[in-house]
Amino acid sequence: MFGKMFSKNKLVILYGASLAGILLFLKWLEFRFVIMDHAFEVYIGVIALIFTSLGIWLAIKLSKPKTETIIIEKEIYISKPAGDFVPDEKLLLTHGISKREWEVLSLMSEGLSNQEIASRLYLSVNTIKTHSSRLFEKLEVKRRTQAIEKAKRTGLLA
Amino acid sequence: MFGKMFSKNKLVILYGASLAGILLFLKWLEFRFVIMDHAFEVYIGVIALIFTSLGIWLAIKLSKPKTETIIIEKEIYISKPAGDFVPDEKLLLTHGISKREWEVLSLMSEGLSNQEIASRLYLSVNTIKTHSSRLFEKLEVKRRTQAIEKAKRTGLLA
DNA sequence: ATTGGACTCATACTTTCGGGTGATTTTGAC
DNA sequence: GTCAAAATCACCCGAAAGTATGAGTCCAAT
Repeated sequence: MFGKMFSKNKLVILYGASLAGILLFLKWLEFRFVIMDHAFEVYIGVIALIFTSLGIWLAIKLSKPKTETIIIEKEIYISKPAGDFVPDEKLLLTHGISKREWEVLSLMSEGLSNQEIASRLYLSVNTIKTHSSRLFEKLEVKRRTQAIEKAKRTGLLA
Repeated sequence: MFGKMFSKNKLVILYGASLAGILLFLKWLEFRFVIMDHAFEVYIGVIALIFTSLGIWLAIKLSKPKTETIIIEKEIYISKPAGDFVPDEKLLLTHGISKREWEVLSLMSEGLSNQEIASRLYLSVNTIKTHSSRLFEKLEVKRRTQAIEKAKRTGLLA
């Protein structure tokens, strides 16, 4: 705040000083040369140019920069604290679901396709299909989405 | 583009015109009055002031507005509140998800097929496909299972 | 009055899913 | 060692899901 004020005062002082300096220069010119008829227009022109540029310079220096604030919202998802959800052995048994089948179910619930699950588990897609088929039978559902829904509802998945 | 160029040319013309005009005015003054000894300094001062303000005006008109860009990264933590079936309007807005799309998403998460969703909402299967497609785009996912997963993780669904 | 978004539906096409069937190999229990 | 369950994989086929594109209606904001 004070820095800026000082800066502005400084500019005003500079402005005054340069004005005085130029006047002196002109006075000196008056002594040295006779003002010729057509030199006067040139004279005015030079002064005009000088002060125009001075004005431009002042304006640039004094103008406040417009501040544009851009807020970028960065989404951060909170990962579930239950990182490794251990399958409840008893729950698995009640449905007769095997470990491998539960693994497939788990990856299914993460939104992976059969192909992706196969790659993840180093198996063939056909195997995943077999597992998922049996899984659906045991869960008495017809689709993977239903399987996920039922699994979560019954506590089979987190 | 051409508008701006024209504007600048116009300013230059105005500038030259005013300069010429002032010179004429001074010539006229020369005829009317004898230039007094001390009037000269005042004279110069007036010219200086006029052209300084002209310069300032020019600078303001011609200079691109200074923009100072401040980028603030705001981190938004998204957790999923337990309970409410009601879609959080704000959350929907952040992804640009429409009400209808959310309905489809909701029924999806219950394990319904597109046909079942269509029947439930008295719509055509194609419409459901359109909604789900747009939904997947907005959620940046490729499958319904992923959509469900992301929706639950981000609190879009209970 | 025009524009734009949301919603609706359609057609055509590709990909994935799921069912059905059968087969081989591991593995653990008896 | 035998035997059953689990796990692995294959092929086919129909159904469902998803993509791409276009288009018509409605409604609200300009």
